Amino acid sequence: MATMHDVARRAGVSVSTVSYVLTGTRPISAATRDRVLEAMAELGYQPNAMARGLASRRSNIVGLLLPLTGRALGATETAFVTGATEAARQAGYHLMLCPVGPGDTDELQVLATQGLLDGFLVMEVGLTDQRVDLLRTLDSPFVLIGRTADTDGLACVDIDFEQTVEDAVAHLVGLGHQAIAYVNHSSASLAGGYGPAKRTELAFEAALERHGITGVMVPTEDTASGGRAAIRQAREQCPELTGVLVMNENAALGILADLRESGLEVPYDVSVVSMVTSEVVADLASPPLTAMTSPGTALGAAATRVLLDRLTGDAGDPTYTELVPCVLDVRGTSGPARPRTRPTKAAPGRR
Amino acid sequence: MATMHDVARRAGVSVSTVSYVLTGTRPISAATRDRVLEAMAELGYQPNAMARGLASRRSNIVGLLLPLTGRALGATETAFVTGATEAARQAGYHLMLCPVGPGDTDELQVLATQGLLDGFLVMEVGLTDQRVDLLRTLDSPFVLIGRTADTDGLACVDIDFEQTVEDAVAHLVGLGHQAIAYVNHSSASLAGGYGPAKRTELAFEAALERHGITGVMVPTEDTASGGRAAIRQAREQCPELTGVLVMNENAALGILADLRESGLEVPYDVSVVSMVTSEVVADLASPPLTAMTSPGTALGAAATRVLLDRLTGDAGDPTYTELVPCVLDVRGTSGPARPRTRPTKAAPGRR
DNA sequence: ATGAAAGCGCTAACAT
DNA sequence: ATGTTAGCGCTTTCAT
Repeated sequence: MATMHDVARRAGVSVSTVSYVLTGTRPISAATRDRVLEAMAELGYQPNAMARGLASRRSNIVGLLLPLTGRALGATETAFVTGATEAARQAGYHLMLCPVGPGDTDELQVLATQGLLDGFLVMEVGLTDQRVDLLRTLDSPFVLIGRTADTDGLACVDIDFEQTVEDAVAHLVGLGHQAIAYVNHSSASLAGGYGPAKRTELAFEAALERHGITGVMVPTEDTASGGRAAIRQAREQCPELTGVLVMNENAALGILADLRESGLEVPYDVSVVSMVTSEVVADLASPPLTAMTSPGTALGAAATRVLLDRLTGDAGDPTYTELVPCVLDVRGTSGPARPRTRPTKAAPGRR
Repeated sequence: MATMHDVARRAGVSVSTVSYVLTGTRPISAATRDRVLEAMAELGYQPNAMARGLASRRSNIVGLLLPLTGRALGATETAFVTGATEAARQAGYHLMLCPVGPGDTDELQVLATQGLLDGFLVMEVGLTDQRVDLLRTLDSPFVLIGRTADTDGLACVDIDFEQTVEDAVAHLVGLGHQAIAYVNHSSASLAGGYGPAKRTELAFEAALERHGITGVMVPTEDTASGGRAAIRQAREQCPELTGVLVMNENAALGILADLRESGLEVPYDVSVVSMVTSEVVADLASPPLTAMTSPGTALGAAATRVLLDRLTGDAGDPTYTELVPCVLDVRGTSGPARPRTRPTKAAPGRR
């Protein structure tokens, strides 16, 4: 590999001149620049990343922190990752995948102090997350994808759950639905204060009130069978329900299957809207799921932009939150509410 | 940040001694080693990755090459990535995500010559893949996840498609099925010589012959609606079929839906086995898919191990191929073949 | 507008 | 078993 020295010699200039045409940090006459560029081309010169990093103390690499052990990544998370990676690349950065969950402080300590990474993107953020505290005290630049309980002084990019729930409920109400179930994350998540679970719960209650309709919230596991259990429970608690909102796409498929097996037709008898859903999964269902499509790629890209902005100095507001709502994609599982026999008494619907 | 110098001074030794206790490249007396270690601990010393990389010409980072633009990663590919990442970390390596598809030679050229990466994992390998040629001429260490047409002198880790198809067919035959459809990738893939499509096609024919049964192969798009179209076509071409093998999980769900809507019950009327399928998607279906679970994580890990072995010098066979079959997970979509009225004439099954 | 030179923090000969 | 020292290839003052 040709080095900067080789280029300098060939162009008849000093190494520093070569360096400066590369970084653009100081004015160079057009003539010499051309000579240098030409020499580079002829030699097939490519700056050495390590040397550059050592001298400049910047690697142009950001780390993406996410728990990886065991658990498979969902489509939404995957979209995050690809979005972030693409955005980084377009800005001339690289992205390193770092299997570091909320509790893995030792791993993170090493990562953050070995000087390999310019900053961090933090995924799967818990309400209290040791990674956040650590990065803060080490003062490494970072931005959260998600939110902790207290976001003071933090840069966050997250899904706008409030808006998403409101939009979903509005969609159902607009179709005439007056009794809606919300199938949330598990009660364990809820008890653990998991942000999305908590936020959507509150938002759901607010939406019910705002629209003057009734509803129930049922927590459940994020699996197809969890969805089945949940919808049964919901229909028991609220027999007149005609609309259901589901937090999890896996659960959504379970719900669809269970309704079908109960002799209920979707969307004629019951409408189902799935939240934070990826397009692939939505299309897997029959009929395809009406869903609040999660802006995974956009979020990843946004987070990356925010991080890179901080790295480039123009720090801006330290407490900065960017919220992106999921967007409603009406597909086959939502439709007009069936006329109800009576506001008070439930429709048949065998179980 | 404390440097090696600080540690050396504090421990009363030379820098090289500190370096050697770190790398273990030469014997150090227990006494001095302890003093050095202690000094490190007291200072919270962490070696600087860039400096180390520059001096040693090894970054301990491997690049994972995969096309990323637009297309969402499937569950299987995602498992690859996480498997590779985990395996790398356990070996003290990092993994960089590099959005580099089969044609992106310019990007790769830069990546491979800037000296940031010790080696490459290449995903989504085409039958002819420019990345392979380039890496070869640059002689960067690399291993393929997948296979090119000519694997001579290459290290590959791939799914054992032949074995997988054979296992799947054997499962169906064991259940009494005598007429089987294989829903493959699209005809475009097939025409383009896409490895998995080609290999499974051949393997399917071989399996039919070996077991002395009949069958049809139908190419289709990797979507739910593609699956629907495919199963209709298959039943038309081969009305007596009772078993179907599907290459793609999305198509599998479409097939299930279409069969259901055609009044056919799975697995009583028709058994469905999905190949190269992830557990999440399998469980999304109702009933859950009997599937040949793709060994995504294992493959990623295996590929990483092979690459790291080459990096560590003990090169071994340059032409090395490791094939891992998918493993059969019997769930709810396969069962005994229904007794046939006649070997020649088809069963009713309205459409 | 350009050059000279001092590091960046480490590894790995080459010494002893 | 340990110390000395010359780089690794670049950035960035400090000169001119």
